[in-house]
Amino acid sequence: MNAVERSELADLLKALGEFNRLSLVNELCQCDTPQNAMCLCACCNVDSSVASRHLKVLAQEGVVQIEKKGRERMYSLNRTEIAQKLRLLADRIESDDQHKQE
Amino acid sequence: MNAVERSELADLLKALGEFNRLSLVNELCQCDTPQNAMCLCACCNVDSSVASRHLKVLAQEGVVQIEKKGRERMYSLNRTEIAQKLRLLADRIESDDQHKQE
DNA sequence: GACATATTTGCACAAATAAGCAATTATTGG
DNA sequence: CCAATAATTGCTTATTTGTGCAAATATGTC
Repeated sequence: MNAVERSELADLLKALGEFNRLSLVNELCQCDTPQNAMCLCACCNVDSSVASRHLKVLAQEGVVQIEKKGRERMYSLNRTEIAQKLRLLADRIESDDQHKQE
Repeated sequence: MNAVERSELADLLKALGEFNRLSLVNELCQCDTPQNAMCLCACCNVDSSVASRHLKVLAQEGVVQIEKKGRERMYSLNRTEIAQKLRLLADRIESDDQHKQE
């Protein structure tokens, strides 16, 4: 893993590694339809501006997808993409392939 | 995922979500034997005190294991444990099981 | 015991981060 | 056009975080 990859991965993990943001992700996990920010800020008990900023961070890291719908923004998880990145890291951490010995 | 689980998972992801800490983890990934802090601080080009603190964070989150050996502390990854937690999150994010519909 | 090496801790500082409120923008519907 | 709703942005504040230096601690070696 080179420095750029590490930096990008660290950014993703940092985005997920904040309680309220992870709560938003968890909420979206349980929804099969996109949710608007109002709904999401309810699940965290935070001001809408706070939810807005957290969702922006999640969007920047590709965790969520935004779909404009009237005056609302509908958010949904990029499930497969994020799951894949997490699994890739898990594989890297677990595998002994890199030092081929034993 | 309840609040406690979310909080703990967020702490783990936060521990991994910092460039130098992820670099330490990456370094340990490639080692099949435990490494001391000197070796690890070299890979990040940071002061030993900085490496010490980062390793402490990683240890607190169960990412690394410490083994005292003389005046050194030998660090190694808790590979399977961390990989498992990451995969669990990946599964949660990806799976539609939670809303059983479709 | 004196000295070298490995690690941790205290301290200070700068930068990043999360939060809430108020104001602003965008869009819908009467 | 006006009012209501959704979301974002500017601002401020408090807290956390990462960093490096210097000092302290721990341990092995001569």
